[in-house]
Amino acid sequence: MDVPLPHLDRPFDYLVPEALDADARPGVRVKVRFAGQLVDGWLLERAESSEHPKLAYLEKVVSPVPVLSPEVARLARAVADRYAGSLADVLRLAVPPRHARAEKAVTAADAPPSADADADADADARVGGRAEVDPRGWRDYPAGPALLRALTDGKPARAVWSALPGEDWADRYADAVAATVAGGRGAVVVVADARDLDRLDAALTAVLGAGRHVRLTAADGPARRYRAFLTARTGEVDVVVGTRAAMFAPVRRLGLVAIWDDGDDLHAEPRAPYPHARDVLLTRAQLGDVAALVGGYARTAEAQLLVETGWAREVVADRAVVRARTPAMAPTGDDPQLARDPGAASARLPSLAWTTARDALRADLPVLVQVPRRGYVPSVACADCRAPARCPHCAGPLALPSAQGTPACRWCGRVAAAYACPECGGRRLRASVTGARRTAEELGRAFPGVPVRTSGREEVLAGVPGGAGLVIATPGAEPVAEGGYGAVLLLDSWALLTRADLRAGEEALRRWMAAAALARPGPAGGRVVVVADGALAPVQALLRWDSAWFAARELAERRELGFPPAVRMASVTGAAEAVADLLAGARLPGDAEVLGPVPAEEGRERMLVRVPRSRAAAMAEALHAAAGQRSARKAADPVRLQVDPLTLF
DNA sequence: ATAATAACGAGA
DNA sequence: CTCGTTATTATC
Repeated sequence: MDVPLPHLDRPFDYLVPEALDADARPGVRVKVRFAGQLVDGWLLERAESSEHPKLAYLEKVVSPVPVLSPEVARLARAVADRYAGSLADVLRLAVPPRHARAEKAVTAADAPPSADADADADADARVGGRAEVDPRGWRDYPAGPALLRALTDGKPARAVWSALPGEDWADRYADAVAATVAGGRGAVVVVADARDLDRLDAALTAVLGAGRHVRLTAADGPARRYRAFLTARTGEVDVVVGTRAAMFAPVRRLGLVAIWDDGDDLHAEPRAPYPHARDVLLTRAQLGDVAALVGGYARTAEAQLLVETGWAREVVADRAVVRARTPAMAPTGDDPQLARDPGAASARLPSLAWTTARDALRADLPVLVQVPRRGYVPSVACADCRAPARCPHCAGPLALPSAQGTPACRWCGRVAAAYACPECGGRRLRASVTGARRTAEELGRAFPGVPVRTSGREEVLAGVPGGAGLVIATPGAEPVAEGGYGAVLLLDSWALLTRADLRAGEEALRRWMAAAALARPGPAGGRVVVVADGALAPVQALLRWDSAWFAARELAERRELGFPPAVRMASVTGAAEAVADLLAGARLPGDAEVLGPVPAEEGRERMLVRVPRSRAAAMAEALHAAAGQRSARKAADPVRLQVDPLTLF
């Protein structure tokens, strides 16, 4: 039943009228009369009889295409249970909205809809044979070739992969998919954004040829998305790659689920029940004897937990190989005043960063500069007393939109033309955070004659040519350089490290490694300068290219503090009375701790519930049931339940 | 939303 | 004790 009310989160029985008998197959969308009105629903299964005394008739079969596969139905139920959500909410994420024209096009193309799907699969497997996939791309990782073999043999191998710097991860994922396909099975691969998807798409086309896989992403629009979905559902292709919309993709004879860069917060679905792509895929692997590949340059605490519990094996390179591939790394203090080079001072660059960039440019190599903030001057302060400049109306942060601009509030947009500091009365402002645009402008002046490109939210560059040039990018938008960057500068690291977030260190390391991975190896002249204190653990991990060490440390710390993923947490957000009401009605496991309240949006309260991982299912069940009680008695003010919320405080 | 069902209280 | 009215609860 496509209603989001948690107390109606269960199947209901209906009679199938004679006229609908042929179309009413499991997996089709239906319309039924429920509580007097017509509602959408899913036909989950056909049965001979029902316990229920008086049944209504199915009103309509929306489309005879069984869009919900049995595997995805089971997965959706498991995901709903894990996240204390309703099946209907998960199905809304799992099955894209129907697009009639796209449906017509796809079902007309292959005449027999799906009954022959499994027979086809066997035929494919035979045609494809058991040709070994060339494991050479994985030879730098001692466990790599065995992983590919296991995939071809259809074994449910589970791997946590730490990619070497300079690694073409998309090619390696294409190898893994090809190995799976060679064994006659299908694959689902999820990446964080469109740029990663383009890269993987191209790599797969190169390895599998055109037409063996399909891309599934919400960004492609409803028609293309539904079309891609149907292509997979009908078994026309059995490899699906996409952004998190693809995590539920129906794939025939699924043999591998894979996720790249699982620390990227784009993998967290923002709609209820807020499932994370990594967890959905791992659940899928668990339910179906399917292999799993979790990879990234940096390792998350969650991936580390998979390794430490023995659920997955780590696939890493030997230290000697890591050393040979890693660019020369150096930390440097944030000391623009000490720079003797006038160019460095004008560009606010520590002298080491400046000379490193200069040397690379002289060697006719490109230089990547990672700046954590976009915009021109995203934050300004009083020039006299250094107090942050705040909007007189709403107390939001003031920013300079451009070189000539007057300061304006980033929250309410009001222009603060005649700003006077409330602390000291000063009227002059200075930059307290410098954005990517201004950094680009300054570096352009410091290195005259060198082309400067920017890559950020407005325009993301996929790649840049190999010659001398400056590339200013915000994290996640770093273009790949032909032949690799001669130098990578990681600026303003404090902006990443001082975030009051459980994952600040992990996130900083992830972003640095993603940028540093684009540099040439040390022996080929690649250098990385990180403007940060070299004693900090995330900086140490970067310098040694050892995110496994950092992830283990991070996980140990979270065990100590009782934070995820060492424990399971849920947050309950809403009006204070509503939150209290829900928690009062929840029959939580005995060892559950209720913490809070912690800060939430205006007028709302947020409480956290913490349980050992062994009690995770019981906690989710209890919270879902409590939400059901509330919705059954029509409690007005809504409460938001989130299991494993991305941010805790 | 709406119908059934349970709970309740007044009048016989 | 029964009938009519009102809260409660399930909704095939």
